[in-house]
Amino acid sequence: MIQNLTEHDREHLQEALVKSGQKVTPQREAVFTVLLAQRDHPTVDEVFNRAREVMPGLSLATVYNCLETFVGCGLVRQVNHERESTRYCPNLAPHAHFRDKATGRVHDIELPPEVLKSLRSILPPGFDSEVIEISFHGRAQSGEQTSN
Amino acid sequence: MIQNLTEHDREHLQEALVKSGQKVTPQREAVFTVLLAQRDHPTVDEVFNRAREVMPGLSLATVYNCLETFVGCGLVRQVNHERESTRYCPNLAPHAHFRDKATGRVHDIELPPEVLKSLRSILPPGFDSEVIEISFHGRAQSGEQTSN
DNA sequence: CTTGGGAGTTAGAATGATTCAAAATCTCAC
DNA sequence: GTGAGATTTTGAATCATTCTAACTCCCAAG
Ligand SMILES: [Mn+2]
Ligand SMILES: [Mn+2]
Ligand SMILES: [Zn+2]
Ligand SMILES: [Zn+2]
Repeated sequence: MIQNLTEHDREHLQEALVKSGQKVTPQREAVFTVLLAQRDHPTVDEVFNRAREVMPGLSLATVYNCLETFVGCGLVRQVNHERESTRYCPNLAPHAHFRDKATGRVHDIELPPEVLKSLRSILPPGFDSEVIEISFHGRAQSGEQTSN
Repeated sequence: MIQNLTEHDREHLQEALVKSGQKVTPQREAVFTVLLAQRDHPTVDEVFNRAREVMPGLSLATVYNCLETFVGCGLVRQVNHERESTRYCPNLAPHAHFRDKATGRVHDIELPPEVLKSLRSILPPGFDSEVIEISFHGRAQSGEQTSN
């Protein structure tokens, strides 16, 4: 179920790590592979369990470390909903998140530039935002899928 | 520093509680008063410390209970940013939150209906959202104040 | 080759916000 | 005034995350 990284993805990983002075390690490859394999916004524990299948000695602390590293070098985003466990998302395009009340699943929602712009426009002068997080909570007809 | 509730606010509290089959208690009044007195999105601990000044025997668990009750009957909103402590907001108008990176303070940002509409419009068919949360993170020129 | 240092990994302990459980107190309808 | 149910209180439990310290890897300098 867990494919290897494509050449492109491996380069993406290497470039981001090296650019921030860090090394490509087997653990980081495994964790990154898990994130790309199934883009369902897994929690740390889910990443841990999936990655362990392919690298049995991997530790939970390392998964935390890898994910923190990836966030730090811009390879993935953290996704939080209320106080639930943090989830991770490798989709770097601007997008919002929809959490399905029934299943708990998180879907990516594409965010068109003009909507993003209208959002930025509500900030009064003097407010300068680097990050905007948008999250929906509700019901999705089962079978609904976004394109990620 | 902690004013009593206005007649209007007291009625607002009573109405919301009674409507959902719950009672007005001194603890609930104290906690609600604290929330209205200073609309700075306090954490549970901040509410606890402020409310204790006026009701020394109040317990932390009760503050958690009161706030949960208020959220349940729609008197206040929870505000979460990443994994920080939950904050509470009695502003019931549709609004977004701006967290100032420098001070940690959270500001209300008015959300015009047309922007809200454009946001809802990005949901693909089949997605039905009950709650939308929007939060900005960045810098606010010191002294900037929103109108809440 | 050795060796030493830095980065990364690991197991396990610590943290801290929140929740839970059980006993005590209050309230209100009867 | 009584009793049932709601609320409050204290202290313990939970659990995601962070921290600590020991261990492993890797490489570059000697
Ligand atoms: Mn790429
Ligand atoms: Mn009102
Ligand atoms: Zn996403
Ligand atoms: Zn607010």
